[in-house]
Amino acid sequence: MTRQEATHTQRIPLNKDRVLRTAVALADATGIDALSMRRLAQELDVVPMALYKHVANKEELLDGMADAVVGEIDPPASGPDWQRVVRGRILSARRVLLRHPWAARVIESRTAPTPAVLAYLDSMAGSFRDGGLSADLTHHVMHAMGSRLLGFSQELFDTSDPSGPPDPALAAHYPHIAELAATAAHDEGSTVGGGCDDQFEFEFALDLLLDGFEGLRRQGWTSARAKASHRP
Amino acid sequence: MTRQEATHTQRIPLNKDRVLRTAVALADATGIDALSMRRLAQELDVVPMALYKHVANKEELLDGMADAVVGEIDPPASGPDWQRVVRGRILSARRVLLRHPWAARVIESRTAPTPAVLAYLDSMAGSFRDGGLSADLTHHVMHAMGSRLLGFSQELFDTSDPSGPPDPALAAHYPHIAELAATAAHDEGSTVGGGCDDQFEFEFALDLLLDGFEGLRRQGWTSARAKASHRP
DNA sequence: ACCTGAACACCGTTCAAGT
DNA sequence: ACCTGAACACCGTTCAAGT
Repeated sequence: MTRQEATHTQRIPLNKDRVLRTAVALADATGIDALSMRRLAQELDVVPMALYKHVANKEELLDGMADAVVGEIDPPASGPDWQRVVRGRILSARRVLLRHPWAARVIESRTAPTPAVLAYLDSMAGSFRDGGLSADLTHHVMHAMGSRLLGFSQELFDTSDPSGPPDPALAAHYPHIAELAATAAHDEGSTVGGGCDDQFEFEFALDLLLDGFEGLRRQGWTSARAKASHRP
Repeated sequence: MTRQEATHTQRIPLNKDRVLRTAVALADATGIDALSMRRLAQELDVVPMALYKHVANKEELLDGMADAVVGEIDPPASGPDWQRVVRGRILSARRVLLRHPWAARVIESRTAPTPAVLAYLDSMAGSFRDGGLSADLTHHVMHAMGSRLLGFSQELFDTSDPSGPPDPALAAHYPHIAELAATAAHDEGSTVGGGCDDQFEFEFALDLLLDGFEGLRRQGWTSARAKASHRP
């Protein structure tokens, strides 16, 4: 009996939710580049054109996948400490996006923010406002959380698998990177095979920014004042 | 006379550099999605297979394009104030990536960092080291500059063209975003048509992080100490 | 030895013919 | 009215036939 026949016997009616869930699972398993309408249809034991009853086109499929993933992020906890609330939410988002490595790129490729992304950002802004940050400061803070300062933001140096010994030619050409790699190698605190402790690095950046935000809040920061005294 | 004939009369021999420069120009003009090997060959008045003499495949073409763009970033200035040096370099990188809106996505999609990206990161790390940051602190700082805290990093709310009045339904569903949008609209400091002052937002995040780094440097920060006293 | 047309194995999507 | 096979206009890349 072929696989096709086997699945046919237990055929579930197609709906948008099942299309999206299967697409997410397929992208998790095979990567986003291998996700095609035809391949997805095959996975659902359906003729390719059947998908177009539930999504207008592939862009709408990707919109739906982005929303499905963002919907997995925990809602914000409540509590008096806004830094703690925001911190927990951000770390939840990080866990979700580590589960779906293709998702960040898909979300960033949407031309307009999707509803779940808007909801996520909205409640994030709400957490800052509840913490006593002014609307103005919250605005800047939200931008700061979304910016990529180097211009691109590949989570740098994918040293998770430093296959083989460090390349001596690389060390000669890029001495500072070699030095940083050396500090990472010494520092085998919590990771298994050497390389960087990505979780630590993430929290380092997060806490630095959150502390910076809190400092500004305490000063009663307003953008007019900051702009006036801005560096030339 | 067809365009093809016209170009044929002044045919320049194909080489890798010309392939890459044309590919960058084509991506600038038509977007990265419209860049295909076939379309690029047509632009160069060449049969598609001719490209494969100069790049092994499309991935290598994208590698070369990424490197060409990163190579446009100004070298670091020298000077006693490391914050000023780093700030200037980052703003140069920002200008470059604004000129090539497709480039950030292409750089992030490379599976291994390309030589120009490594050189850029290496000299950036060098600027921190020259400024007196320890190798260990420099390591964390480099990660912080490359991290995307929200999980994704679409430069948020593309409010550059808020076509039409704010959507009242949106305001009802996403009250905090609506509030932020309102503060942006009032604050027409330097942008023309309303919306966010993206340059200000970028520098806000940059300066906040740089000030945070400097604070840690002054404290003689070491990761061992920070890890020991880390929040639970 | 070099170059290149045709071909292959894919895409996303349209459309007309089938039920 | 709904469903779907064939077709269209693309891809990146292989390969064999041409010079």
